Amino acid sequence: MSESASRPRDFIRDMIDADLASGKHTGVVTRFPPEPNGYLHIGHAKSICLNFGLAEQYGGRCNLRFDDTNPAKEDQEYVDSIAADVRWLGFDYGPEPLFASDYFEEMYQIAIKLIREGKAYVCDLNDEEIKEYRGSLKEAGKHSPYRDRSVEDNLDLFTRMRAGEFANGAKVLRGKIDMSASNMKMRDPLLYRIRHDEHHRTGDAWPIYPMYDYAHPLEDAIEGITHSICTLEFENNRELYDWVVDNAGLPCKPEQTEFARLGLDYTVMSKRKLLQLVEQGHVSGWDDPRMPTIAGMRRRGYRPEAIRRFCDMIGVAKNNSVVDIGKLEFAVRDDLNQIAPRVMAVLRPIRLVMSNYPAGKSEQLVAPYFPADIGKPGERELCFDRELYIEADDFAEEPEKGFRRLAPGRWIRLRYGYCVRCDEVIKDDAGKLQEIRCTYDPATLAGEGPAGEKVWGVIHWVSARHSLPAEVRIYDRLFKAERPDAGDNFLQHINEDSLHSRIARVEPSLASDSADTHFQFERQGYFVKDSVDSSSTGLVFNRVIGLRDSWNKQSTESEAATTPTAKSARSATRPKSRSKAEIRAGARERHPVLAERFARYQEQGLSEGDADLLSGSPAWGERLETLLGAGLSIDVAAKWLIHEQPREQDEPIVFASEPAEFVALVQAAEGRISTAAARKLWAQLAHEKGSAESSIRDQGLEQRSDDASILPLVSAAIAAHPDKVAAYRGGKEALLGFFVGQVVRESKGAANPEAVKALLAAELAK
RNA sequence: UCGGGGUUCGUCUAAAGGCAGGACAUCAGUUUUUGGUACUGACUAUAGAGGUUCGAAUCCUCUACCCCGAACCA
Repeated sequence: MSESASRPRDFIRDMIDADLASGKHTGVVTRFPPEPNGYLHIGHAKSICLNFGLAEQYGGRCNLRFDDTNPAKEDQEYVDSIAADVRWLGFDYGPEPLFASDYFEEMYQIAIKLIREGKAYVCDLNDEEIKEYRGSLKEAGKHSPYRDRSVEDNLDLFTRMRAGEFANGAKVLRGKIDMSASNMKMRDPLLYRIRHDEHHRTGDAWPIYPMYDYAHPLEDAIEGITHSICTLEFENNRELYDWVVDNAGLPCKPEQTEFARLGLDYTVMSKRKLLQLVEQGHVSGWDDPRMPTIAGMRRRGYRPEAIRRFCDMIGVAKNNSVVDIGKLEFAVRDDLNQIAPRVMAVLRPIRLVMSNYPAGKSEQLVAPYFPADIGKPGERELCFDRELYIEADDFAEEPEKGFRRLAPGRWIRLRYGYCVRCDEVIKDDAGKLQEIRCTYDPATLAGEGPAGEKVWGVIHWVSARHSLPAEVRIYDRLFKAERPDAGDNFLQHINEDSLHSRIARVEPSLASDSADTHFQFERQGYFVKDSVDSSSTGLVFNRVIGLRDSWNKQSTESEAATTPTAKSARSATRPKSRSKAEIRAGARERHPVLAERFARYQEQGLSEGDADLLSGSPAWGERLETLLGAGLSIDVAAKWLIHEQPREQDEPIVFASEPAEFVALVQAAEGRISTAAARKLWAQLAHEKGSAESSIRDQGLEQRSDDASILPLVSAAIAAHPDKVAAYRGGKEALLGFFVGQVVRESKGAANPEAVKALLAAELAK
């Protein structure tokens, strides 16, 4: 709890801090509740890092709980893969994960309790009828004809549902809440449905299964969850969540908080779309290295450290956001840079022969695994002999400007080896480059270049005779469009060219290194052996991610045109709901008293806007009249009311203190006390009975504006921040506000900010 | 009878009513036997309009735009 400085801050952690500080909670218990109906993806990783991270940070606990309440979709395969992925990411959920299905009996008993209390009923409407009775976004629903069944009948029917007497869909259990609620979730929600399905854990023990909105809050309450964190699309469900928690009769009262799910550009994230990619064969499986799944990223070679770092970098908030994929790539490179031994591999080999190097000779050169700036130990031997392979891209017969590699007549250094000069190129009949002939300089191994010659660059190489062939798979992004799911068919944006496989030549040491070593192929990128296809007889490497490349960049730019974010048909046709102004106008139409006020307030000098607000509902006008009656002028009363009066649901709360106190306060604000203090005091007096005069006295609000009493504070503030003083004098005038704030705070609000400002400006100018 | 959320550099994200900060990206430069790394610098933002205030990203009003909600899915 004390390492907060290095921890990411966000609104959820702020909330938990407040809950702990207020004593609302003494500890933190969270949960990650996947439904076992698909593989985990990077979006889940954000949630996992949040929930488990919170538990770690606050010394609490995070449960991995499978929300397995729909037997038709769920499967043990998914349970296993999800549990493995969470472990792999590095989080501890204890010896075994938890299952919602373990609470089925308890949930059933709570349903019986709800029925006994008249809060739930069995409904015989079929699905179309239920939908019809539910009404629409703009119209209230109507009561089910079965809503008023007796408790006895409900109990009997529900017991028989549980006993398996009824067919799928014949009956449901519904909460009896409010068919006219503006939140559709509250219109007598379904609690249980009949499903004669084999469940992956409970088998055929249950013919009825609880719905998410009923089951989830109970699962949380049963497990003693304090903070139930989910994504934004569940905001509408929160009211029902609270209803279930309040009526369950369980001691624990968890609360739901929503945050924005992760969006990543150039990828899709929904389970449905991912499943489609797998089933239609656009990828080789859930663990295809191009997939945004945890399994895919693992196989691709991303490490859990990188994924967690990425999750820390993106933060947690409520904005709908789409993160730049480059941020993930940065996290992956940054992680691998620290740990990947450097080796050499030639991806597109071209033969280089050193004419002056003896034919039978071979040297063992020693090369370190890490560059000096990484500073890690380790080295291996390299075979250097007459014939080598170098990268085809590292040679140009006619080099363009800025090309710092091999070309006819130029010297370059072979990494960890000698410098060579290109003397001639050998081509076949078709004019295709076959071989590069060079001269090597035996004096250049230690570090010196050839005497008097410019060395154009350093390139990597392998021995032609001693190097090994290896398949190398280069991945590009799966989609060409920045927002593949913006339109109606994400598949049209698939990048058909997202996988390149070729046979490379690698240094022999790679054959014997362990299967999960991440390498950097120098000047190329990071690579790891493919966990499925690589073997000692056939090496297969995946490119995890390329190195940053400021030379080749322009040629690898992907499709520039971003698909315009097609407005969903839904939101385009969605009618506007009434604004607050329209609601107020409507109120005036219905109530002549309000209309009369609207006219009168304007006659008395209020602006139309202020008059509108104060005549928009009865309560506003009543507060205003009260203040007027106590002797305030209408413009002053309106100003304070509109800006300072505390509200609940947009309605002003009832004055707790006598109207005369507000008048006294307003008078004091003429100069005796600061505006800021007056504003706080107004809220205070509105909330609880009090006296303006004694509050001013007790809280020491009396304002001081004489130079003599504020000069010491001003001088102290100036002395305490020499750097800011310098910046201010250097032209950063916004700092004046900073100093005013310092002085005012130091005086506990008593120093008159205007006087402070003037004095400060004078002192700072000296 | 519609309701619930949201809008700060290109992107993500910070700022008890008082310094608009950080990261990624981009562009320069330094170092470099990786066109890597590291380091330095530059760049660019409070959706719009009014108001309250000594002072507004933050409070009030209006407007605009985006997301979610009418599954016996979660």
